[in-house]
Amino acid sequence: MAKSTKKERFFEESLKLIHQKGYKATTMRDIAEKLNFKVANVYNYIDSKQALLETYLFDISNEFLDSIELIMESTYAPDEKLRFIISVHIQMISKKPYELSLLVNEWRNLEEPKRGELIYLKKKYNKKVRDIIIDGMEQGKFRVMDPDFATLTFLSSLRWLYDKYTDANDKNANDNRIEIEKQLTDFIFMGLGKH
Amino acid sequence: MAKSTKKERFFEESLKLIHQKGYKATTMRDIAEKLNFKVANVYNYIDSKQALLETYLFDISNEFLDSIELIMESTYAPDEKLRFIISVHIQMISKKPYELSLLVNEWRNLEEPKRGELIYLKKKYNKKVRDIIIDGMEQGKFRVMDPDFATLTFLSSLRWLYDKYTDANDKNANDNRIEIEKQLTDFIFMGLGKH
DNA sequence: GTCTATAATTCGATAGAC
DNA sequence: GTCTATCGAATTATAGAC
Repeated sequence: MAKSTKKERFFEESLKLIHQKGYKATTMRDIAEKLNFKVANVYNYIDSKQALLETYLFDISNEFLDSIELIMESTYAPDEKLRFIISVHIQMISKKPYELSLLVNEWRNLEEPKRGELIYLKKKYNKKVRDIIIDGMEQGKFRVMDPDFATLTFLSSLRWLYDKYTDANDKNANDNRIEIEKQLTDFIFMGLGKH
Repeated sequence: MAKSTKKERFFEESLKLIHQKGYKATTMRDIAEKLNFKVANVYNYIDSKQALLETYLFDISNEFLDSIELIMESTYAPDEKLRFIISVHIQMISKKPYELSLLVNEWRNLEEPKRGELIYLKKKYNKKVRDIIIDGMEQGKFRVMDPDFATLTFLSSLRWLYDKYTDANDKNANDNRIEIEKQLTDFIFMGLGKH
């Protein structure tokens, strides 16, 4: 059972609120009410609303980048690397679904220059995935198709899963993570069709 | 060359602004400035900011529902129905990318009861897709897998494309729509892998 | 349809006492 | 850390003249 300091609770509840209502729609007063104190106390934990958003977004982005760099440096074949990427996504989504939701939905509420920096990190990540897919095509592991198209469709197919883990009504959210990973991997490598 | 009345221009420019900045971040002043008039004139065209969002969201939702109902009523096989659904999505995305973007990103800014109504429409649509996929599995056209999982991954894989069409920098945005449809269909039915 | 003016509210953030 | 009080700016929307 994780001990939960006041600071940890602040960041947890703020995160959930922003996920639920959206960054712009979540007010400092909303956060204060959720934590049963007054607005002024919010600033005991953060410098500004923007800084709060930045924390969530850059933390999770850097986690993704760290993990994909480890995968890239490995000697696994491209198709195996892609399986690892799927695996990392599932782990991340089951561990930090709300942060993932913010990364997908709230990044454009960042102000410059932070917004530009995050877009850069996103592109950097996408480019690495793209390189793996191109490698896979050249080595005959993947069908030959437009690499950008393949990359974006691949990443997009992963992008609904955080909904499952942030939806309190989903009774299957605690399904065996290994089974979810298998279903997703099969979809991405084999598609819906029977062959 | 489409003639553009003032009212049409108002809805076009408002749509693009909301897509670009987000609903909450787009102010009536932003819209007014874009159209080179003062804030008060915005209310010549709409009753409220909420009503503006509702217009975009329900129009596009009903278009999707109308089209999938036609497909469901047809005697096509499940895999052919799914191809039609993909086709309809591509057509819609190339015709109304900004509306699609709003449907994906801004629906939760609707206030009740409209928000609940839109969620109902979304679920109704998803359920129809799910029924087609289940039919396809029973008829041996698709691999057997969890139907909810298949439905959500399928729909999610379509969900990035509006980016391509709203991105002014994408030189390939005007690629042959038929070719895009083929690439997407192949991905969904066959996946990335070689078999 | 366009404007000026302004009402009514809400927002992020700070000052300063306890 | 918690509170009260408040500032200054921004927001949606309306009234009414031209």
